[in-house]
Order: sequence, then structure tokens, then C-alpha cells
Amino acid sequence: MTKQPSSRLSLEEVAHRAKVSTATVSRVLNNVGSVKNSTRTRVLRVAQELNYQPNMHARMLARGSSRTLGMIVSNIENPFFLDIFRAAEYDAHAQGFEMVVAHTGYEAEQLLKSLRLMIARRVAGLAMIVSETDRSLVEELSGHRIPVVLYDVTTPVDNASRVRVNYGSGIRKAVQYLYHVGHRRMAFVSHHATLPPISVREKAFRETVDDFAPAVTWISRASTDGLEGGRLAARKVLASGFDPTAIVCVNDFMAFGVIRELREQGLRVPEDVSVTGFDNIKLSEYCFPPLTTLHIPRDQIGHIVADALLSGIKRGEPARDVMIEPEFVLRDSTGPARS
Amino acid sequence: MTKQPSSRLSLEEVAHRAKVSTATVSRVLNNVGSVKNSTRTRVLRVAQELNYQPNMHARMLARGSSRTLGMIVSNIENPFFLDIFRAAEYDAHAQGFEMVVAHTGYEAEQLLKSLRLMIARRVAGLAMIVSETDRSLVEELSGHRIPVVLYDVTTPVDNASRVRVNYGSGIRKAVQYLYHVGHRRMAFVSHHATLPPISVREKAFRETVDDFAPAVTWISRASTDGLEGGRLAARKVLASGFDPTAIVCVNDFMAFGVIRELREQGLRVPEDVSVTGFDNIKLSEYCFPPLTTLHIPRDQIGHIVADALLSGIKRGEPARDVMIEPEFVLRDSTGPARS
DNA sequence: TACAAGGATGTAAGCGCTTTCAATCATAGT
DNA sequence: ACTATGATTGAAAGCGCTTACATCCTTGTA
Repeated sequence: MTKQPSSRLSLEEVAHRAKVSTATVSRVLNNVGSVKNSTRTRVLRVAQELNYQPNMHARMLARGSSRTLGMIVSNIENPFFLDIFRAAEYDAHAQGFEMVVAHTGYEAEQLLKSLRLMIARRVAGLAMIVSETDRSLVEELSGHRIPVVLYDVTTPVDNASRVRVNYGSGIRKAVQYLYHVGHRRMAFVSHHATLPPISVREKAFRETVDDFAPAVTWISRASTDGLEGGRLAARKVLASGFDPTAIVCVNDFMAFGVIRELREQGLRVPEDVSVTGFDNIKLSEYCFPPLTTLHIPRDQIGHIVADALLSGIKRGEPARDVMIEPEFVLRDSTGPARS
Repeated sequence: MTKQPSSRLSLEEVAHRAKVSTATVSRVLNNVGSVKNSTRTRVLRVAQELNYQPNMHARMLARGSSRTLGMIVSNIENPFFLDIFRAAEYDAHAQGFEMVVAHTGYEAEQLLKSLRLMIARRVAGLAMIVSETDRSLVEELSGHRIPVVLYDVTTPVDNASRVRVNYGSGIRKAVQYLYHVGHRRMAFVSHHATLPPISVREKAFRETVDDFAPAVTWISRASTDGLEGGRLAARKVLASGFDPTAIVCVNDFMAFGVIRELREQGLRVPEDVSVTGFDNIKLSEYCFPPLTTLHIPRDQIGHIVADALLSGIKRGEPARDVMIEPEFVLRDSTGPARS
């Protein structure tokens, strides 16, 4: 029968029952220093019997290192972020680190709170997979000498690694394809136009379409991300009279919302209107019609993020700068323009 | 210009610069005890200038309380869990608590690890929104006198609150509807049949169909949850020759996978086969065709979870037992049986 | 004017762990 | 048998914070 652990079970208690000092228990539990085999097993047995779990806060305080990686994401509902998180978490665990997440819901104020929380937790490294970063936040970070990786940030930041996606090139691939199958009136659907990664895509869209002289554009921005946002933005486009034959969306979720709204208004996809997404989340393959989109290798990003952080922490390696190339995935939500 | 914070910025440093003792700084920062107004502002100014953030681990150690709620979920990709999490987090924040999540991917071993991690973190309360709980884990918890809430656990556990969903009643609503619109051959699609909440639904399905004499059932279990699982399970059903006119799925994601596979094999939904889900995740309204499903009030669950935990922590209130009633949502993925 | 009652601060003892440093013990070499 | 060497262990000093408890000022009051 395992012993009932008390609510205030400390290493000292274990030491006492095993008739050794706390130092020895610590050595056993951390597998450092040298401990006689018989002592080791005795300590382990007692710890087991007591169902003892070390207090991570005390441990962190004593060690002066939290062995924890922090990650702040904009929208935790977006599986896109989750995939990055999970890949990073996998690597972190493999190296004995924990991960903690915070999400901001695209609110700058919440970002600041999350950032402070991460600092309060004394994370050993921090990944910011958020769109709303601005310079002042980076200041908040400077001085705490922890490795940082920023996702989707255009201007480089001192001592911070960057992972970026080449949105321009991605959007260009989609627009080129659409143009080649006859589309001349294309709309672009996005949200939060002030966020840099969003505006980068908008800009890329505009520029690319401009390269194809006879084509024209229309830009519709919703006040919110996701399905609702897509629907709203689509409604605006359709109400505008622009009558697009193709709608390019800033991400897959918005594309789903757009498709939903088109269908609501009696338009078929892709016969009447072609729709493209961005991200290639898992669902985009499963929804109807399967979505033409741009694949971003989220696992790869997660691994890069973890590696940048961990190598910075453990070996003090310098910051990196990585550019990810999206890949065009042709499915059934796009087709030739209606004549 | 704000001062460059050093990497080892402690409360003591703040105290030193503000020419007061650490006790006073602590009082100011925690807003307790009495401090002269001029002192307070001075301390706050210094803290601000230094960009000081208290070390949460030290704080926790000194306070003996982490002010943190833990939540363990099976599958973090499932927006279902996320919604519960966010609702709970909202309440937690409102009461000055942080939240940390861990996910298990339905692995019992991972559950144990997560559980230990939560204990190591000395969370003040723990919610387990997992399907794979078993008695031994509860033992692991007993003795640590922290409020616990278990989701979807059939047998009551001492001192633990429970929140359950009345799956039987939910499945019954779906089956009744299907029967009434003429379905006689219904299949049930699930995964991990050994998990209690899954088997509960299976059982409810079988029993309900049995109540309608002329109807027959077929059960198909995939080895994995989610879209892939749904596809696999559908493939099995279709290959079996059972030729169902309706497929009842254990959750919405599997339903999406099922629909995808049906379409792949040239079957129309709902004309050839009706499909129902369970959970009513947001996407179920947006996918095509919009999914008939059973709504579970996730926000409500999240609030109940947080409230059970927080009231247990703060006021020592006893454990509760809540049953949630799912609500049938009729959309377009179901219709009369083909004749 | 002297004294009680608070208000404002500082002192110092932990919280539960890790980690140096020194002390002790066992073993091998001579 | 005696010392050198390395393996084992324990004592104790923090890690950065909170929190009695003690101390020293202010006031208001008799």
C-alpha cells in the first residue's frame, strides 16, 4: 500500500525517512554527483512510497533556471499555431524543457500581460508567434538576456531570431495560377489590416495583380479573424458590386467563412467563384470543396523555433534568420473563371 | 529613458534603489499592509524604471500557493477542449489566477506525466478534461489536498467534482430523429472504444436503436480520433456491406472525416447517407453541408469548472456533481432516408 | 505635556530546493 | 599497517520573495 502523501511533502521529509541528508536526496533525484547504490535505491523507494513530487518552484529558485520555454500566440484557436506549438513542445520535452503558452487574441494589451507573465515565470527562452508585436515590446524584453524568436516580424530585432514566411511569394503563386485559368477580377479578404503580416500579404496581392495588367482587385477587411470574419468580408465584397470571379483569402479559416457565405448567397465554388486560402490547415483538405491553399510547413517552423531557443539557451548560439517558402496546393475550391 | 533591466533583477535591488527594505517593496507590490503614499510612489517609480517583474517562483515558494489552475486535456487540437479552457481561463484571470494546460494525446502514460507536472507546479486546483482517466491516477492525486474536477467520469471519486455530459440522452435524440425520418440501418462511428465516455455513447446508441425494433446497427471504430479517424471508420463501414442510410458519429471531427470519405466514394450527404456529429464545434456550422449535431455548452462547462475549482480553493466549498444536457441541432447533413 | 493607538518601516525567519565545501569512509598501493 | 585517493555524505549558504514581529514615528487625547 502506498503511503498517503501529506499535503506538505518536502524533500526534507523524504530525507528524514530515508535517513539521509537533503543533499543526498537531491543528488539522487537529479542523478548528479555520486551516491552509493544502496542509498540511491532506498531514497527512491521512500520517494515512491510517499508519492513525492519535487516542488518545481523551489527547484527553479535554487537552480536559477526554469527549464521552461514560453510561447505566446495570437489566436490559440487557430490550429496553425497549435501545430507550431506541438512541434516545438516535442523538441523541448526531448531536451528536458517544459513549455507554457499564452494567447493574446490579437490584443496588444493582452500581449503585454502575457509577456510580463513569461518574464515573471523566468522562462529560459521565448517564442512570440504573434502578429501584433511592436518595438516597445521588444524593449520590454531587452535586458532580460533570454533567447527570443519572433515569428513574422519584418524588421530585424537585435539578438532575436526570426522566422518568416515569404507571403509575397505565396500570394504570387496563387494569383498567378488564378490569372492563368482566366480570372481577371480578384478580391482579397483579410482582417486587422494594421498587423504587419496581414498588410504584407495585402501588398503582395496588390502588386502581383498589378503585374497582370488586365486584372483588377478589390480588398475587403473584416474586423475579426476566423470563420465569422470570412463571412463578413465575403458579404462586403458581394455587396460592393465588384463581382469577383476569385477570392484570395489571408488564411484558411477566413476562406471557409467566405465559402460559407458564397453558398448562402447561392453561388457555387468553384464554378461561380474560386476561393483560395493560406496555411493549409488540416481541415482544408477535409472541408467541401477541398481548399486550394498555400502550405506552410508548421512542423518545420516549430522545430526551428525550438532549436533556435534551445541552442541559444544551452550553447549561447547567436540568433538566426529563417525564411520559409510556402507551397501552392491545388485542390477543388478553384477552377477556371466563369465566362 | 527607462533603465536597462539587469538579467538578475531582484526585489532587493528595487528596495536598495528606493532606499527602503524589501518588506516595504513587497507591501507596495502586493498592495497589502500600510505604506506611506510618498514611499509607495517612489517604490513604484523605481520598479517601473527598472522594468522589474517579480519572480513568480520565489513568490510562490514564499506564499506557499501558486495561484495557478491546471488543466489537462486529451486532445488540444480539438476546439471543443479549447473552448472549455478559454472560458475557464477567463474566470481564473478574473480572480487573479493563472492557468496552465497540458495535453495527453489520449496516452495514459502522458497523462501520468502531465499529472505529475501539475503537482510539481503545485497548482491550486486541477481540471482533468480527459477521457483516459483511471482510478490509479486519482490515487496519485489523493493526499495532495487540492480541488479537482473530473470531466466525463462515470464513477464518482471522493472529494472530486464531476462534470458530465448526458451522452445517452444526446445520442437518443439523434437516433430518434433519424428513425422518425425513416432510417432503419444506422452505423455508429467512434474511436478508442475502451475509453469510458466513448463506450458510454456506443452503449447509448445500441440501446436506443434496440428500442426501435426494425432498425439495425453497425459499429465502426477507428484507431484514432479526428478527421483521419472518421475517414477510416467510414471506409470500414462502407466496405462491410452494411450499407447504412445514416451514420452517427461520436464527435464532429469524425463526422467531417466520414463526410469526406462518403463524398470520395460518390455518395451524397444527406441524399444517400445522413450524418450526425456530436459537440457542435464552431466549424460544424460552416462546413458543407452544415452538420446536424448535438450541442454541448462548452462555455458553461468552462465556467462550471473554474467555479468549482476556485470556490474550492478560496472557500473550501465541497465538490459538486453537474450533469450537462446536450441539445439537438438540426442542420443539413441529415434528411429522410433514401427509399 | 505625557501617553496610548495606530501608522510606517525594518529585521529576520522561513518557503523547498540545489550546490559548494568540508568531512568521513572505503579501498588500493607500498 | 599506513597513507593516498576517490567515492559518499552532510552542513550550510543561498535563490527571491512574503510575513510575523519588533521598532520607531506620528498623531489625538486626557
